[in-house]
Amino acid sequence: MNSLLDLPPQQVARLLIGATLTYDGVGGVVVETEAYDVGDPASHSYAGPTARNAPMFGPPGRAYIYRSYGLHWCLNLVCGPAPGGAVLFRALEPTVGVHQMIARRGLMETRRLAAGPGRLCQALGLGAEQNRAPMTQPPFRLALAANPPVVVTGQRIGITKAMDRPWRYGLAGSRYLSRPFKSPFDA
DNA sequence: CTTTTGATGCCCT
DNA sequence: GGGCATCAAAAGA
Repeated sequence: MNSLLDLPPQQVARLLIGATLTYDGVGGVVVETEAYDVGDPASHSYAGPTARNAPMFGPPGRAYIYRSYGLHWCLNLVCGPAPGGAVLFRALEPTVGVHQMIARRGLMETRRLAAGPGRLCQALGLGAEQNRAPMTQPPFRLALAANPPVVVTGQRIGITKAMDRPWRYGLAGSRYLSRPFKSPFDA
């Protein structure tokens, strides 16, 4: 019963910026997240439990990994005071195991190794096998930032519903975002 | 630089 | 059948 995991997804998404996420010693600094809340029309959990979104209704702290557009994988951390919330990991700044990420992605450009939810999962080697895995235990490792970084917010990417909820969070000034934020304002 | 398109699996919000 | 919490390559300007 980690208190962080019981917080609303928006707060968790913000607190995860600047954190270090690794799987099997490969990963980096979280620079971009998105919150998906209970009652959020853009969330997979909106219509209630299904076979795919079942992890979102399970205990907080586990991974919810789903296939996107038939090709890619996307990683979420299940969290919140009530079932159905999660935070999508959208981008990392690669810091450890960079060589393995380069091998998996077939790309040397550090900037795009894990900039985007699909790229992030490919770089870390995440897929269906890691679905429902506790992200608070090895081979996952998640360590919050020692000092709170400057966080920017904006509209979530790739959705068509609930566009008015600015639940995308990013590390201000990072070069490793999937896409830039429109305004540099903190929120 | 920006916009478009094809690839591809699974769910139906 | 329609619609995706995507990405890379191709085409346009």
